[in-house]
Amino acid sequence: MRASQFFISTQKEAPNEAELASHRLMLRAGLIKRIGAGLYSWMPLGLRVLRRVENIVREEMDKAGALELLMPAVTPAELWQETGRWDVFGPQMLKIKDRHERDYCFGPTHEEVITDIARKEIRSYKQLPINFYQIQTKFRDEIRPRFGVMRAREFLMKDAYSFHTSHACLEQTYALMYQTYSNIFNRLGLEFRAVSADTGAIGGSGSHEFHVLADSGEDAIAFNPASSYAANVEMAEALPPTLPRQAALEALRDIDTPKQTTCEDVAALLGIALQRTVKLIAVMAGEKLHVLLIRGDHHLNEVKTGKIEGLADFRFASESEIREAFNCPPGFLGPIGIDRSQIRVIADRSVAAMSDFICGANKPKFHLAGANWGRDLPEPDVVADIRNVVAGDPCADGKGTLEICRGIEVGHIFQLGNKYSSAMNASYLDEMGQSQVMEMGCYGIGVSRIVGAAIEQGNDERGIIFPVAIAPFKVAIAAIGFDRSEMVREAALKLHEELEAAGIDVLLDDRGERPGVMFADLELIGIPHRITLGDRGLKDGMVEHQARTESEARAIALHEIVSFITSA
RNA sequence: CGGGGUGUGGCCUAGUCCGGUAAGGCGCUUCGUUCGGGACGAAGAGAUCGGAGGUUCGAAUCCUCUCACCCCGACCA
Repeated sequence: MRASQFFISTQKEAPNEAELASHRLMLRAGLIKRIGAGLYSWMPLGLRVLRRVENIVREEMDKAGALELLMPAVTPAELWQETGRWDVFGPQMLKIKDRHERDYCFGPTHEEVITDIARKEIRSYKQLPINFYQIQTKFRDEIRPRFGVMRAREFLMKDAYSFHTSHACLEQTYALMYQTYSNIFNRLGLEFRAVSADTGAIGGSGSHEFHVLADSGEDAIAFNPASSYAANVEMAEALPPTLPRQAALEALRDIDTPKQTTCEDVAALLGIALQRTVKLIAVMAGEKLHVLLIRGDHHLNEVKTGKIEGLADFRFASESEIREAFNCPPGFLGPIGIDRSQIRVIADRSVAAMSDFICGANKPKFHLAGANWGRDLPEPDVVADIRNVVAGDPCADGKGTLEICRGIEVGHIFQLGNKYSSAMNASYLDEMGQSQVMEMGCYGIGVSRIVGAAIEQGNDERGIIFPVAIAPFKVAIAAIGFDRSEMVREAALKLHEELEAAGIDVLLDDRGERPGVMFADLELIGIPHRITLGDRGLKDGMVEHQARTESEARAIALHEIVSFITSA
């Protein structure tokens, strides 16, 4: 490809709208153009990257025996009403009416559509298992689209759905997809991690997320460097403390905390570790107020909390509800002296093992120190794991301690079971001629998000550093003086031809720009290899090779450069 | 949805408080000089200042309404 016949629109300054590195770089490099909130055009250069990702995903899915199909982006309401998701999905679903006032939505996902296909097409166990996938544009009306293509409203997704006669068979395909996903992200050249995940709103049992590791990631991942354990922090278990509760040493006493309404403030006032404080979180569930206790330095885990009996639909208590129950404003609440016949106390495992702790006194401007279970208040009604793990916690697999890193979720695989197949009556006849409901799995990859994630993982002050597998071009030829040097022009055109003949994606910068402009552009758009041709080197038969990942260029003989690149 | 902010040639911004008829840089076009790290000079093109209404002799600037976009929050005492 010759740059003069391509479309490159780089900018020195990024538009103000972008904050995140990948977003700014995608705009500056001219990969995408924003057309509305969470809506982007993929420019020719960006589309090349998107297509590379898409093709790798497609090849690996095909290799795993999945069958590509394409479902409509716009789908009728009736299907969604069958499973109840027309209402459950809420405002995230973009609903559309046609000219006959019939309801449709722009598909945010396609479980219903594929299940409809399966129930109509699959009648016999002999047709199972089967795994269908598509690479299709989705629309989710996010509350707040941000980070460019990473959280766009319209995005490209690969979604696969498998159908089975048994759970064991589903598990086999699930394992195959797990392996396929690992292969895909390895081929993409990304540093990633598969983590155990909560199934969330989609339902089902087993689930793993695939995260590209990046500090700017929206998700926190707990992993064990000493083992293969990795889990979304929402899932990672916080083990009970190994040491038993110490005996009480201190007397219970009031402390003046005129302005200290948080654990941090109280700990700072007393000059003690935050770990010795306990915070109280009041929640409402089943018309009653419940009290959650976690250590001052910990964070509540809402997913875990929701799994406690009676708290499935909990919400945080309002200030007026708190004042009514405690006769005390928020900021000074504690578990001592509350009516335990009315209020259930749920303590995190770490809190249950504490002694001589600090907590609110249930009267304004006071906290209590030297609090002890059994002596100053009854033991907790429930002891459970309700906090997020933190770095340094022992790993649930018993092999060392956890670390926390951040990731960008780019893939998610689920064992759905029969949630959709039974709701939509997707059944088949088994060997005995009996009707059976299919087991389902589903497997998603955020294709467009991967482009952003890859840039988030690979960039420097000069611009994007693409992995070779998804770079828009593998090699760029910077021909210095293309417009005025016969020698450069001839060598550049010949090299361009040879590289193309060798099957290498090459961009010949024949714009005749000054070298600084060419270099800056080629670095910004992240092309892995640059070959610089100029009169200066050519008169000695030499060219210059510059890898995007390295700081120094090296001189290479012109006649060796093609084999150098093909073996790179 | 709550809070904050911004809309001025393709991009980044000044001008807004204190009203006087749109400015600078980048980019673009043409010519010349230059040519291995975002060149220099000259000459140009390009904006009814997000939109609507109002105040005024006069509005980018003041008032009202509206639209769009961005940021923060919607996680905790």
